[in-house]
Amino acid sequence: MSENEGGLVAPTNITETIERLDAVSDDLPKRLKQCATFTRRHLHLIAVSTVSDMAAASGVAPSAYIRFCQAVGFSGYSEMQALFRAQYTTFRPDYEQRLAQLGPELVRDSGQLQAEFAEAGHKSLLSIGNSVTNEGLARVAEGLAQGRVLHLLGMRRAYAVVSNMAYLLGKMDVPVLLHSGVARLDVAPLMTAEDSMLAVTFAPFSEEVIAEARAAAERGVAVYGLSDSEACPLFEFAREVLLVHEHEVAGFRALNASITLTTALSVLVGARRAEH
Amino acid sequence: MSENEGGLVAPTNITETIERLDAVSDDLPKRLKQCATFTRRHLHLIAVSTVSDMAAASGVAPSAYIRFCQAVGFSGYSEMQALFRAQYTTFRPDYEQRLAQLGPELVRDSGQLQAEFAEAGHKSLLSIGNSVTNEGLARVAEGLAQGRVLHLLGMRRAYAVVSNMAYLLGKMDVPVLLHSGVARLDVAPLMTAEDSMLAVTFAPFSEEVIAEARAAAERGVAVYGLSDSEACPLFEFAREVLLVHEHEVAGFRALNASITLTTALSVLVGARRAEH
DNA sequence: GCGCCCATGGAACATTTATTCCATTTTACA
DNA sequence: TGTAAAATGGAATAAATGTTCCATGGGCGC
Repeated sequence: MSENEGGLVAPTNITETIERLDAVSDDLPKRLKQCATFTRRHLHLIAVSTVSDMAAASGVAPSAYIRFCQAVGFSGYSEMQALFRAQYTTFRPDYEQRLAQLGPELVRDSGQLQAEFAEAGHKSLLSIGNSVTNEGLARVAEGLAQGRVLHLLGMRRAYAVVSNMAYLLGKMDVPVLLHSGVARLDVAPLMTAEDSMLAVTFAPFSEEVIAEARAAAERGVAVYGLSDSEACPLFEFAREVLLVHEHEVAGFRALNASITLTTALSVLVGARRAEH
Repeated sequence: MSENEGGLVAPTNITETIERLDAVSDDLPKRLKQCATFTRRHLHLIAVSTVSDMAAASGVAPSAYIRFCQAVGFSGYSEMQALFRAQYTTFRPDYEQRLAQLGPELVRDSGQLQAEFAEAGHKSLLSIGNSVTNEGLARVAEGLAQGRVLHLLGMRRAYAVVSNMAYLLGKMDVPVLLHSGVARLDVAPLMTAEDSMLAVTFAPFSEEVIAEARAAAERGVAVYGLSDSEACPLFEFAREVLLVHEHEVAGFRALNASITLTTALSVLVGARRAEH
């Protein structure tokens, strides 16, 4: 255990492992260098793979991979894997502890807060399937893709959602106009009956977004909506409104469902534009 | 293999697993419910833990944990673990191959695409727990909260992330400055050594963001980072860089992990500012 | 309060995974 | 081109991990 390969001592953390990898890989025989190259680029696989997996992926025999681990300073594969698994498990927040402090102490324990938001995220993602139908999503994508220019409208919490869409659609060469409202421009003249619009607003609904979307609808723009409540005024005039539900943590909501749904929507619109 | 516990069939992906978990956990005996509760909140541990680990963490005997796996529909622990390990290894299929399968049929079926993004979202959320440590997150929150003004920097794909943070922090009365780059202003004069900054950039890294963050660091601003790659230049000068991994669908990534982590981070910063 | 059924934990068993050993091949150098 | 040393792959062995079985105990209905 203490002696392997010239008294080399085992790395004690990931950083050291990477450094060691870089240090030794140059003067390693062919097969072991293959291991080093692959491993360096796929460090994250170690924690979840068997030696055979890593060996096969590196294109060498399992025994060779173990020799590689030893050349790096470990006693074998198990020791190296333990190091990579430790980072996942050492900060395992105790379970009873979590339940005890459901309250405002939540914000003291950063790991726990993070875990709560991840949990809320999972729930939000699950809820998309319950509130958005296949056909509804397809109709919205089709309708938005028909427009000459696609107008994106959203403020406050919804702004991140539409700006993300603007980025994605722009990358796919879809003509988009992100209504930022920055300079309070009157954008009405920019919209024609050939255009389409996606308006995003969450409760409590933004007056400006509703007003601008309504004005657009009155000009003949094909207006679609995204919201988190059936009470949303967009239902009054939009051709279709998609609903999502974001679960909250301590009164705050992340945007998992909205971002995920609109990312999928963007890809669908981009694909349809490409076809036409 | 085909028959276990009332003809239950094994979940085939993470989404299904979560749903099944929620569905069955109510009418599970005491010990198995412990497993369900713990597992539901620590899904990311499955890939890197043994049955004994999970059993111990849940407070039950290994055999009980296996019965739990079977109650959920798997043949045993191994099958369940394989599902969670697959998420790390399925995207091994080479790069070129992935580009080829830009799935024309994927984009036709809107429901399918939506489901794919939801599944990728679940995986991304799980990976936060694996790449961000409790302490790292706490240090970044503390560092950012110390600043007189909090500067937020991010473009392209990262812009939605920082604009969401700007909204959340603003709501909590934290003085933030969102560097939009809109007017190509020279923002350097606005930054002092009492300030803090969060720079967000994903591969391939934005030159402007790196340059501006570096300039800020040189002026003495406490610069922290968020990225998706260990090769990120922010590591060269930032005090600490958080890493997330967003799983992709047909070459596109939603922002689940980034949005969730930064939402938690915003709440932490807000809470710390309120204390001071 | 009695007996039955189900849940539980530990021990035995089976399987998978890691490691070592050795025969064979390759490489380096004279 | 011959020889020694190093590297390699596969087979044998050791260790660990997963799964099943069964005796025990506790809860619930009768």
